[in-house]
Amino acid sequence: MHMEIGEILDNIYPLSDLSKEKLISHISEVVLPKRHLLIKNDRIEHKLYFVKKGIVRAYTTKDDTEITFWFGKEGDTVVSMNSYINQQFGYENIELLEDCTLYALSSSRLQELFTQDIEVANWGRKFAELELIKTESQFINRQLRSAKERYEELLSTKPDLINRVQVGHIASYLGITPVSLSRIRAQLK
Amino acid sequence: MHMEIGEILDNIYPLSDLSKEKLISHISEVVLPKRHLLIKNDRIEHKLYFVKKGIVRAYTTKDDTEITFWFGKEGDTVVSMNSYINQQFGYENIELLEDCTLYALSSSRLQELFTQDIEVANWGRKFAELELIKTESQFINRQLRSAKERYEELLSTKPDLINRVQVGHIASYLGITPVSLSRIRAQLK
DNA sequence: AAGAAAAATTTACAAATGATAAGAAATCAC
DNA sequence: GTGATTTCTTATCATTTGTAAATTTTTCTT
Repeated sequence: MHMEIGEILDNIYPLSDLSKEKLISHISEVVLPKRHLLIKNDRIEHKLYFVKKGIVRAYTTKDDTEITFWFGKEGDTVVSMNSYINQQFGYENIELLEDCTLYALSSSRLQELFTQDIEVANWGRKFAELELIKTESQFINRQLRSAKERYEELLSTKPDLINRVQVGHIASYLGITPVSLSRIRAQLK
Repeated sequence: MHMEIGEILDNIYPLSDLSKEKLISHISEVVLPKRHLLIKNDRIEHKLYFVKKGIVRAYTTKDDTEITFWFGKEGDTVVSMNSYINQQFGYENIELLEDCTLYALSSSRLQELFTQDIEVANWGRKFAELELIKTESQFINRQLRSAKERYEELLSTKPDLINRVQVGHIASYLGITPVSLSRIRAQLK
């Protein structure tokens, strides 16, 4: 299972053929292996990526522990938000959890298009809006539910994620330790 | 202390006089009292607001407790994100914590301008991007730090907030109970 | 200014989660 | 396929945070 770039772009905000072509002409395909560190938090990232095939995670480090706060799979957009938005170092590292095929787009090319093409500008708006809604509901969900409830919800809404990603990453995504998640999983048996 | 609408708009994304005028021509000023419920989660909100003067909070309810997840003060934009982005019921209630003066803008007028004026489209993009960065770092901060650290950080970065808002709201914003926050405050004396 | 109402604090106890360590299971590398 | 490495689970104990109730403090109303 994989996703074509045209479909990925349209799912964010439907574009005319012309504007879509403008975007796609600046996009190239890259294949990278599992464990590759695509984005590092100590440098400015000059590209955006779209996942054609595979799954990735974004994490920050606190002391020696890694905290995963986002997963991206087929159809998702992979960006270092602080690089993309503020042209500053990001807080996130992004690691490939499977061999991946990605579409890559130069951030500065995209910025140019924002000022030239109103459809692309609205595509960029919609992209940020959709990410915002997702982040905000994830944040509220965190506040509203216990770790156990959050895990059960993840089980029912994203069962594929649980299968493709190792438990430790799921745990930190849920905001708990792997030990704690093991307890929860044992309870549910 | 209060903020003029032109400055608020420019702080998000600098606009030409022409585009700024297009926006401002659709904006009107409203004065509303403390405790007024500006936005309710059981209806679609058709306006955006900008805070000229005052402070507000967004909250959701879990069983009988209210969970505050956002504060907005002078210069901030007040929107029901799910209404604004998806034209659906929001998850948030927004309550005025002081007598407020707000600038109101029709959401549908803004949507029209997005398709007509590329500057406004980019203004809308930047607005969503800035909110996204804020929400994302708030989310990561939650995962990274203990309640005590989060309170200390709030004390040093937003001391005015602590003074203007009652402790119970601060507690739920930090993701803890008022009792827990009292303990932390007692420790810091 | 006085009384009422709401909010904040304190205390005692319960529940959830974290830390550490040891063993079992799964995965990786050759 | 086998041994080595990593990940997951289980158990124990410590810490943090929650819940409930009583008390103090602050704010609101008249």
